[in-house]
Order: sequence, then structure tokens, then C-alpha cells
Amino acid sequence: MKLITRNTDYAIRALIYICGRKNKITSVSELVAKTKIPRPFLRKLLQILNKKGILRSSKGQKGGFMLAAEPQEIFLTDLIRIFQGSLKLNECLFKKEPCVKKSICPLNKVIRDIEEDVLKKLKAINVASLAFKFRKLGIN
Amino acid sequence: MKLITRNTDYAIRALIYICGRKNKITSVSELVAKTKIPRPFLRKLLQILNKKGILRSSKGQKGGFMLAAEPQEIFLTDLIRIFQGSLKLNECLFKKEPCVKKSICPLNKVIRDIEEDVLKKLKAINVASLAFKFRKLGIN
DNA sequence: GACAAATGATACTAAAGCAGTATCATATAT
DNA sequence: ATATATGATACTGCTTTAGTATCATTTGTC
Ligand code: FES
Ligand code: FES
Repeated sequence: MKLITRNTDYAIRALIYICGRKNKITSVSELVAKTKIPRPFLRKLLQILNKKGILRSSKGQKGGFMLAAEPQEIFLTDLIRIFQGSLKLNECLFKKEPCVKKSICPLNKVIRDIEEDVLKKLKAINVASLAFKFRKLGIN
Repeated sequence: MKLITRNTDYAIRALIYICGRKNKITSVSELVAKTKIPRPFLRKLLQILNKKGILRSSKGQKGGFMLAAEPQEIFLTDLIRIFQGSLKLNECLFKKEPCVKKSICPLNKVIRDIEEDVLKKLKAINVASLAFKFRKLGIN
């Protein structure tokens, strides 16, 4: 099933760490040291997050990243959308005649209902709440 | 996200059709005509379902497939397991030091909770109930 | 028995997505 | 100037998905 891929997972963990450093710029080197994420891969992810407006970057020596948005406004669904593309349903397969309209197809409906429920739950999870839980356990 | 892949989707639709033919043997030719699923692909899927004990096959002229199990006992989760492998969680990525035990890791937990919920819901869906809904709409 | 019509078993292929690397350009604190 | 950052981009290898292609075997019908 795999709700989240490596991309997303790495991104969340990086964001949680950055969140914990509140307002201080965090470099890739520091993140690599703490999270053991492969450096070039992490760099790519952070650049994407920067472009998407979730991180803000500063170049040059002493450069790095900090959050560009409030951590309670960065949701798991955002990251999934960014790194795993749109969460789209399966296409109908009865291509012609026997195809009911998707909206009433029973199979489509049960899957859609479950996916919508998942979405709702993922939307309830944000970087701030995760960071809080991690800190309570003394990690980060 | 994609809860179910093409394999699974085709398989369900084929099973629904076969279910509607209650006790009569159904050939691939008939299924292809009705569902428009690519013939060689469908053949492969049905052979797998046969091996897994969900269908029973008979060879030779007039051969084909029929259900080997009660349709209310064939669950969506079974098909997903067969065609999409075990529904497994993400591995931890903090490979060494900062890794909490998986069982208490907050990130793992939220994902695991959602996945378990999905599983429970998928387990509630079976071929019989789907076939019934389809028939009510006059399909199949 | 010959033949047609079915499945069984296998092996192969093409495309997409996932995970990660490598390189060079650019900015900036010291 | 230079060391230390990120920006941009292109490339590689692996796995999964979605099929196709072939040949062997079984069986009903004439
Ligand atoms: S039959 Fe077309 S969407 Fe279900
Ligand atoms: S930190 Fe290891 S499982 Fe979450």
C-alpha cells in the first residue's frame, strides 16, 4: 500500500528537525549529520520544498534553510502532493458499453470513500504536531 | 496514493462477472467480450486466482473458470495481497542513533494507524456485496 | 482419431516511478 | 580570494506495473 514514499518521509523528518530549530538557519550538513539522509538526495528535496514555498533558503556561507510557513500549516497531504503527485483514483476499465458513470459505479465509490477518509486523516497531521511529539520523546 | 492497481481492479471486475454467472463456467473469451480487459493479461490474472484457490478452472473445450470460494468470503484485501504484495509500512530512516523504537515513533504511528483503518475498511468489502450492487444498477 | 477450443506454464518487453548521484553555476560571510 | 553554502540540471540503476508472446496440455465434438 505505502501511503508515503521515501521522498515524503525524508522531507517530513527534515522539516521536523528544522522546525525544532525555530528561526535559526539550518544547513544541509547539519541535517545530514542528524538524520543520516543521503546528502545529494536531501539537497534535492529541500530545493523542491524551497520552490514550493515551504522552506526559505539563503545561499552562501552560513546559508541554509528555515521554514517559510507556520509549522502547523504544513500538512502531510501537502508533502504527499508535492512528492507523490496528485492522489488520483483509478480509471474505469469497462471502457465502453458496460461502463456506468464513474460517479455511481459501486467499485469506484467504495475506493473513493476510503481514499477520502485517508485524505481527511492525513490533513489532520502537520509538522508542528509531529515535532511536538518527537520532542516529548527527547528526539529531534 | 492508489489503493488498488490495475491487476487488482481487473481481477475484481472479472470476479464480479463470474459471480453473476453463479455455477456456470465462464471462459476468458466471454470475459474479454464483456469487460474489454486485454486477453493475455486477463488470462494471467485468472491463472493466478486459480492457483490461489479463488477460482477453479477446467481445461479443454467448454472449459473456463468458476468461483472456488463463496463470493462473500472473497475480500478486497485478499486480492490486494495477491496482486500487490504485502501491505507493508515504511522502514525507519534514522538508521542509527536518533532512531526511536518503531513502536513508539510518532511518525510511524500516525501512518500505521491510518493504514490499519484502511485495511479494516477494505476487509469489509467482498465480491458478493459488490456483485449485488452492480446487479442493482443493471450492469453485468 | 483429428481437430478446435479452452487453460497451464514461462519467458519476455516497455514504460513509469522510485531512489539516489554527479556536476557545474552562483551567491555570500570571512 | 576563498571556503562554504545553495540553485539548476542531467544522469543512472532498480523495481514495479502493465502488459505480450509462445508453446504445451487437456478435453469436448465430429
Ligand atoms: S464501470 Fe465505469 S467506472 Fe465502474
Ligand atoms: S525514528 Fe526510527 S522509526 Fe521513527
